[in-house]
Amino acid sequence: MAPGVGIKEVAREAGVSVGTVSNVINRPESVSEETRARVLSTIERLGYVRQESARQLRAGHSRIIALLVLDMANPFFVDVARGAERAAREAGLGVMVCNSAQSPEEEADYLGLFAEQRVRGVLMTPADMTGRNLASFRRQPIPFVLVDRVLPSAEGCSVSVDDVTGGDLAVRHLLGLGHRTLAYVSGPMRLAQCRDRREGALRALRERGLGESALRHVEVGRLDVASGRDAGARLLGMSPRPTAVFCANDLLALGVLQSLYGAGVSVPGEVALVGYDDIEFAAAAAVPLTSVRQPAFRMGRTAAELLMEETGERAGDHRHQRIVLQPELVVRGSSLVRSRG
Amino acid sequence: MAPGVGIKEVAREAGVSVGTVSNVINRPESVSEETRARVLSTIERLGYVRQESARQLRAGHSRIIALLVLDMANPFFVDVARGAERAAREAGLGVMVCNSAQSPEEEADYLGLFAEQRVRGVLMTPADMTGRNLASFRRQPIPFVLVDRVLPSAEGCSVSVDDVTGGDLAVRHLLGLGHRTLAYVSGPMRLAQCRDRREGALRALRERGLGESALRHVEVGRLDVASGRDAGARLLGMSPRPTAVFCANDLLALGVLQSLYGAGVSVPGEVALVGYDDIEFAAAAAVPLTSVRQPAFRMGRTAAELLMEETGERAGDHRHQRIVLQPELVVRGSSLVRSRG
DNA sequence: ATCCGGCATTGAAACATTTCATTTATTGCC
DNA sequence: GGCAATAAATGAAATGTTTCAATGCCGGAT
Repeated sequence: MAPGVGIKEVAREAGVSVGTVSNVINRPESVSEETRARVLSTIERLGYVRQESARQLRAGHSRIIALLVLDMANPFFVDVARGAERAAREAGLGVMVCNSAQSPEEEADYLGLFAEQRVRGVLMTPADMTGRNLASFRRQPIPFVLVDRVLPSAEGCSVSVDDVTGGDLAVRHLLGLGHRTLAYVSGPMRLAQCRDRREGALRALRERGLGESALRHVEVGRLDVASGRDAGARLLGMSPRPTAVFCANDLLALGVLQSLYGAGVSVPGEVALVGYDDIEFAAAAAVPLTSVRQPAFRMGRTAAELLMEETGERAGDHRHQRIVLQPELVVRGSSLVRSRG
Repeated sequence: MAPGVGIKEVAREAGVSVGTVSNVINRPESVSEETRARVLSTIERLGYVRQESARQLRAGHSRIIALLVLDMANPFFVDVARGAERAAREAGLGVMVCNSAQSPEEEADYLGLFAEQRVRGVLMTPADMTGRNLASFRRQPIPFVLVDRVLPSAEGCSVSVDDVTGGDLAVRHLLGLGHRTLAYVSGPMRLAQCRDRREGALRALRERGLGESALRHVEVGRLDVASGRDAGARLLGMSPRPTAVFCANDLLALGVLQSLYGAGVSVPGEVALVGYDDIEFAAAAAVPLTSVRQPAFRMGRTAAELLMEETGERAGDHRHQRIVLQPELVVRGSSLVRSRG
C-alpha cells in the first residue's frame, strides 16, 4: 500500500496549500483556472483518492443510505431496492442493501451497524413485530422511512400499499368470474400484510352477501414457494375443493400452481389462481399468473425521496408523511373467464 | 441531533480517561472489572454509539467488503450475495451489495466509491469486457476477487464454475435421452459464460460423433425471461424443430418454456428443456426445470473467504488462487426420459 | 500616494477515535 | 520500610479532510 498519498502530498507537490486542494475538489469555481489545472493534474499523477472516512468525520454523517429488507430472495424487494437506488443515485448518494432475512436479531445487528456508520438515513421493512428494534433505533438522530409498513404511532414517514384494497380487488375479480368456493392462502397472520389482504377479501365477499365461510383459510409459516407447495397439497385434500384461490404473495401462488399442476388439476380450468406482488416470475410462469401488482419500484423510489426530503437542506419544514400507494389487478391466464354463477 | 456524545463525554461522566473508555470497548480484558462496569453503564446511560468514521480514519480502512454484481434481479446473484454475506458476517465484516446492471459506467462509478470508502476488499463480476475499469481499480491497494470470471492475467484471485463441463453435462444428458436435433439458446457470445457453455455442448456432441450442425444456435441480447420468450418464438418457427433445447441460463429457459407452452407445445413431450443456474424458480416452474446447478452460494462464500485470507493477519503468505468449482446436473420434469434413438 | 473591494489563497482548528509510551497505584518480597 | 514487578489508567499524538477567518494581492477610484 502506498501509505499516504493524501491531500497534503498533493498540496506540497502542486505548490499550494491543503485548503486550495480541498477547494479544487469541492468548489472548483472558487479557484483560479490555472491553479485548478495544476492541482488536478497533480491529483491525477499521484493517483490521489479522497478518503471518505475523514470527510465523514468532519461532516458528521456519511453519504450512504441503508436499505434493510426482509428477504433478498424475493424479487419484490429487489424491485424496491432498485427504486431506492435510482432515487439515491440521482442525489449522489450510495445505497447499502442489507437483508434481515426476517430475523429480529439480524435486524438489530444491522441497525447497530447503521448507527455506527452514521448513515444518512435508513429505509426498512421491520422484521421485529414487537417494535423494540425500531424503538431503540429511534434514539439515534438518523431519519428513517418505513417501507411496506405503516408506523403505529405515526411518528415517522412510511410508504405502503393499500393491502385491503388489494385483497378486495383479487377476490372481487374471482367472484366476478362466478366462483363461490374460495380459499385464501396466507402467510403468518401476525404480518399486517396477510391480515389486511384477508380483510379486503372479506370485504369483497360481504359486498356480495357472502360470509366468512365462503373463504377457506390456509395458513403457512413462510411466504415462499416451498410453503406454497404445502398449501397446494392442503387445498387438494379439501372437499368441496375450492375453485378459486387467492394467495398472499406470488411465491406462494407459484408453489400452489406447481402442486396443482403436478396433481393434474388444471389452472385455470379447475382452479383459478390469483397471486400478489406481480413479481417478474409471475408473468413468466407457464400459466401466467394473475396477480395484484404492487408498485415496488415506485415504493422504493418514493421512500428514498421522502428520506432525502427529511435529510435535505430545508429539513426544517419537513412533516412526516404516510404515503399509501394503490395496488392494481393484473389479469393473466391463471384466472380466465368462466360462466357467471 | 444530540450533537456530541462521544468517547470524551463518556470519559468525563465516568470519571476516567478517553483511553480507558477506548480500552473498555476494544480490549475489555485490560481494564479492571469495576471500571469496566462503570464505563459500560455510562455508555448505556448516555446512549453512546461509536463513530465508525473516526475509527476508520485511524485504521486506514473500513470494515466493509463490497460486492458488485451484474444483475440484482437474477436470483443467481442473490445467492452469491448470501454466500458472501454469510462468510463476511462470521468474520465481523459487513457487506455492501451493489448492482452494476451490466453497465461499465455504473461499474466504474461504484469502483470509485469503493476506493473512496477504502473498503476492505471487493468481490465483483466485471461488466466491463475491456478490462479497463478493473485495470484502473488495481492501482488501489484494495484486494479483490473475481466472481464467476477468471482473470486473464492470473494476477488476482478468482472463483468460477467450470462452464464447459456444465454445457457438456446438459447436452450429454439430452443426447442420452435420444435427442439428435438440438438447439442452444445463448446470450451475447461476448460473454465468456455463453461461449464456454456452447463449447461444452459441442464437446458432448463430438464425443457422440455429431458435428456443430446438430446444434442450432439461437442468440439473444440479454439473459432474461423476455429474451427467452423471443428465443422460444424463433424455435417454434424452425424446421425441423429441435426436440431438445439447452439454454444458457434459467431465465431464458423459463421464457422459452412459456413460449412453447403458450403455443401448445408440450414440455417435455415434444421438446425437452434444460436450463442453467438452478435458481429457485427453476424448480418452482409448473414443469420443474432440469438445470445445471451452479454452486452460487458457495461461490459467494468462497470468494469472501479468499478475500479475507488476502486481507487477514498473515496476508504475507497469500498466493493468488484460481478456484474452479464444478457444476452439477439436476434432472427434473422438463427433460423426461423418452425412447432412445 | 492612498484606500477600497474583490478575489485567490492560506493555515490552523475541529472532527472522534485508537494507540502507545508514561505515569500511578498495588502487590509481593526481602 | 524499601524495592521491583505487575497491573491499571492516562493523555497526547496521529489519522485526512473541511471550513473559515485572516492574509495577500491587484486594479481602480479618490
